[in-house]
Amino acid sequence: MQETGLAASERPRITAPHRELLDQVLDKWSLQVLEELCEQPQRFNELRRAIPVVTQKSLTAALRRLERNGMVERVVTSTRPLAVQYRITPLGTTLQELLDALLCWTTVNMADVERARERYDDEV
Amino acid sequence: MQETGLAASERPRITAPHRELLDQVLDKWSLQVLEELCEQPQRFNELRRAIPVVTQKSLTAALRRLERNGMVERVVTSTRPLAVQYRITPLGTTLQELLDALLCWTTVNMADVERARERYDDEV
DNA sequence: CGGTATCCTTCTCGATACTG
DNA sequence: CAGTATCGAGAAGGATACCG
Repeated sequence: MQETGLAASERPRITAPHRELLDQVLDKWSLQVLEELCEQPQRFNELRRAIPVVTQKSLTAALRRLERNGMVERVVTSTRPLAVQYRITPLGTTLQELLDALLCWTTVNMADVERARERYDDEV
Repeated sequence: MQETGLAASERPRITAPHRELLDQVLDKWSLQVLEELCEQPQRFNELRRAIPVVTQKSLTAALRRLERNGMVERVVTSTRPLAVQYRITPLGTTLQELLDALLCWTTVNMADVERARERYDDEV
């Protein structure tokens, strides 16, 4: 079958790698971590206190994922007891704009969405 | 410790309702459904074929969520057998820009992310 | 065609306890 | 302080069968 490029002008599609990256970076805890670290670098327990109510396990997982994807940096100071600081990377700050766009969208459209929900829930 | 309101100029935070809305609308299948319906209205089984490889259950769930949140419209024609068409709403199209922004971000930064992953995976 | 209902497996996530 | 390890409950999601 010879496709003649009729779909050439279509918008790009979400492929598996894109999807996977978004999943790693837009999940519940990661977004809140990014928000916090955009404000200022912070230590593990500072983040824990700042994000209500994340468990150690979930926070660790989110930080590792973000670190692996190059969004945050983990800086260890080998004092006693040891200090670990997390800070956002340049790559991470590019996510901040996206975060703002997401937040902006929800803010602008929340009222419409809520009306739609009421309509939907009523007619059931 | 007396906070003097120094955080007054801070960026808005993701609250639970915002978070919830994003979850309902940015999940794996919903994004692909929105992509499809942005191109053209489609019927249930058309969507099913267009999105590899979604199960009936997952597709139904995604469509119901999107419908409830006002992103897609379900149009039933009572023929025999009955025909159901799904189409994107004006509210749904506002999501399209966001989708583009997400896709653009992943496209631009994918290479950096992959380098970061390799670096991380190597040093373990 | 366009679904629902049910079962069953997988994965997530919190709670808890322990460590360098 | 900054985690790791382990367990169990619950939710997500696929496979299958059936219905108007």
